[in-house]
Amino acid sequence: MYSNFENLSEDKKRTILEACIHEFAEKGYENSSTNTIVKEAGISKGILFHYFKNKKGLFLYVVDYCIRTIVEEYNKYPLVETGDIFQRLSELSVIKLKLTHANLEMSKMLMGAIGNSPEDIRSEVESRYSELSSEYMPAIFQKVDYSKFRSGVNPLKAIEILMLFLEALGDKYIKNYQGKEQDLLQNYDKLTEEYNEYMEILKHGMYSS
Amino acid sequence: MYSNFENLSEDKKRTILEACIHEFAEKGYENSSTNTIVKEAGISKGILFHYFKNKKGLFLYVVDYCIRTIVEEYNKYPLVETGDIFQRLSELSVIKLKLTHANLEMSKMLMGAIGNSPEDIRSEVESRYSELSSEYMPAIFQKVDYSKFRSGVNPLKAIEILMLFLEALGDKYIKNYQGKEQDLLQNYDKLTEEYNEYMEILKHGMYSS
Amino acid sequence: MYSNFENLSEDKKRTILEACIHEFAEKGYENSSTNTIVKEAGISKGILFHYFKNKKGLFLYVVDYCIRTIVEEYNKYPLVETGDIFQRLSELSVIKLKLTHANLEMSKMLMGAIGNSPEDIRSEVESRYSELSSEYMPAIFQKVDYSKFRSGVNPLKAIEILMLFLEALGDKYIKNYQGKEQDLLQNYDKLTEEYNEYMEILKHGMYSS
Amino acid sequence: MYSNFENLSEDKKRTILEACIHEFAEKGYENSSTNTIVKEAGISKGILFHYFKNKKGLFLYVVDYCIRTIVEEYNKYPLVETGDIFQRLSELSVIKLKLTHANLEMSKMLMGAIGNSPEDIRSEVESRYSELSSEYMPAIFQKVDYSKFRSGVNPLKAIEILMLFLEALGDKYIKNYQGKEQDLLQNYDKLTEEYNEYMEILKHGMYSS
DNA sequence: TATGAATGAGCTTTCATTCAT
DNA sequence: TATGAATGAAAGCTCATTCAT
Repeated sequence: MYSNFENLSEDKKRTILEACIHEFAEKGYENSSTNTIVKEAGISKGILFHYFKNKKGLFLYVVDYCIRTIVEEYNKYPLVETGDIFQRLSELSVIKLKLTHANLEMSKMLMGAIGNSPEDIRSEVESRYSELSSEYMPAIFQKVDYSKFRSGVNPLKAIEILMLFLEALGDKYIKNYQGKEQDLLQNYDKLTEEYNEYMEILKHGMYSS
Repeated sequence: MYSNFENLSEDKKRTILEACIHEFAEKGYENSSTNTIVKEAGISKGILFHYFKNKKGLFLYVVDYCIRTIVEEYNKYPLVETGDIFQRLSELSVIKLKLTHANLEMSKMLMGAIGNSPEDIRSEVESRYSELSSEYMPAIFQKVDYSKFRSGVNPLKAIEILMLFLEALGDKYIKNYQGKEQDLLQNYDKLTEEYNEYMEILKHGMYSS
Repeated sequence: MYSNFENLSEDKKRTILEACIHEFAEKGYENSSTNTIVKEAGISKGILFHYFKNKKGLFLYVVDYCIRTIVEEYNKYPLVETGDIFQRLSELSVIKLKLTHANLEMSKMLMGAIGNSPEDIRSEVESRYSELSSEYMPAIFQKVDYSKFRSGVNPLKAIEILMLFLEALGDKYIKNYQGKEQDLLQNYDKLTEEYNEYMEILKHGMYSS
Repeated sequence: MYSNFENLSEDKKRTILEACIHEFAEKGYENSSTNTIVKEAGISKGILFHYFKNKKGLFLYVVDYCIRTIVEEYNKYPLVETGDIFQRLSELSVIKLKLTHANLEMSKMLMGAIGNSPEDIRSEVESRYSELSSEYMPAIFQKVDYSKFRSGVNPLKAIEILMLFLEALGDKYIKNYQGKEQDLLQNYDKLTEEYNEYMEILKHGMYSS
């Protein structure tokens, strides 16, 4: 496929990928300029198209690379085995937040790739997303102990509240710490504490006491 | 500032604004073409730049217009006077959903304006958002009856959970009903019911019984 | 259609058309450069595409223009009314030769347009050719006096020989005088004489004496 | 000159030449891509330029090769010894037609090489044409029996008519049968008959009866 | 006030040719 | 001898913006 590119030295590959991620993250697919990329990567116009055939091919390759990289990092954090879905999802949220900040441009690029691209690109990106993420995604929902929920609470509704809230909370933190990533990386303990506080409130309403 | 434009007849203003909103909503800032806009609006290129100086000025003016219009419509829905913040926020969410669907292109444009524009545009849009929305935003949080919360629950944390969840839920509905707006408009009762179900679960964990 | 272009001053139109004809005649459709054309015509890149939408549109416009121009000149030479098809075709050949040399680049361009263009261009050119030429083409074959042919000669075969020969002869003269057009223009009498000599030979074989 | 190439095995040479002829015949000089050629020939870009120095050198080599090949095949058809120039030229025309169809891509390439190339290429091709063809051309005009021509007919003029007509007729058949080469190959008898019919008409006008 | 012709930098992509290996 | 990665000029076309009218 893209063996021309993949046979390059790690150094060169990294330089090029970083230039691409930077540009695509900053400007989105359409407004990114292959001119800018080759200038930043210090390569010639011709060779970029020799590696990737065209802009679309380049973009999708970089998307794949980012997904793969981030999923690999996910898998380095094994989730605690517990029936408590609150704890598992809360942990996962913190991990996601951590990874997002450790790979800020990749995350930005991936978000833009879905929210911000012409139709034919978006659909390809989405299929790649589901393919890879379904392959790698850890089994969050296995062995949930539904007996913990108090009667009168639909566990599915409860879990949906939980997930939507956690996602929204994560987005809020990402926005708040934009440009101040160092602050966030130094405050994970405080962060985990905050998450726990929210979890306690929600658990109280959903679990039987 | 833009008095040249504002002195036009309402009809002409509307025609031009609609052309802009349509194009910007569809294509985002960068990929929108002033050419397309003038063609759709039936005016000349020269006069567009006479009114708005440049593309950026035009875009920000249209953003302002959309924010103002939607906020005005918000204010047509007086919230029930009650100490129950759950009810107030839930109502507000449903209204927001309704308005989003009643002003679909404006909403789409505003989302794109934030998620989809070059850096210098985005920051200007964000400052306008907070400026205008703080000016118009109704006083949701006045007269909250904090005594309803059970001891051990920080009301501010609780309200934050509530707001984040409601925003996320709203976004989810918007995505789900994309292209099927009619379905949503015919199901507001079912929608309200669903919101209430979620509210019951959350209230149970936060209020004292 | 191309009213933007057509409303220009005659001077400017001529300058642009000449630049196009020169480039297209010299290099054919594919290898002609719009860059070269605008440089030679002294106009900007943008305005060329404003006039003609794209390279194909430009090319077909110029083809039309050349066909129209040459056909108009044809019509200035009324053919002698006679039943002698030999005389009529011979005259027409000399006229054609004259026009070809008076409009050398146009002729070259038109030949290239048919023999030398990508498929989709060629077919459009061909349909234009037949459209226009059928509209303007003088009625060569009306009132041919078939009784002049001697028995044993199929008049249709005879006319075919005549036409193929005349066309080939014309092509030969065009090639021979390439670059020495002045010489040819000064020798039309000698030329007509030569044609007559050939005609005498052919007539002798085909007409009854 | 091109001894590097010529020392290759016959197999390899053929593979490379066929790839070139195919590409050049299909697309003409300028639009042919050396990339496509090396891919089809299964060789590297470097070696192609090592063999032929540059695209022009390659093209002219292939032109030479095609001319040489076709001329060699010509020489396999010994012309009937006769004083009748009509019969000799007519036979030659049919042979030419046959060879054109038996070596379709070579013929197509050679036509394009003359009608379809940038100026500096065309002139080189033309000089090669005359060089080689004069070297190989069989002695058509030896031993013409000029006494057969009736008085009043300049034999040179007559022969010129004949040759131009035959060439034009051949071209017409080639065009007519483009894409339907099989049809033509199965109809050589009918073809020869048609040629004879034309010859009879012309002879009648030129020979003394 | 209003027009739209005109500009030229910018876009993605292809190409013949070179050269380190 | 043979490879194919690398180059950068050139292609057709679009764009926001200006300015003479």
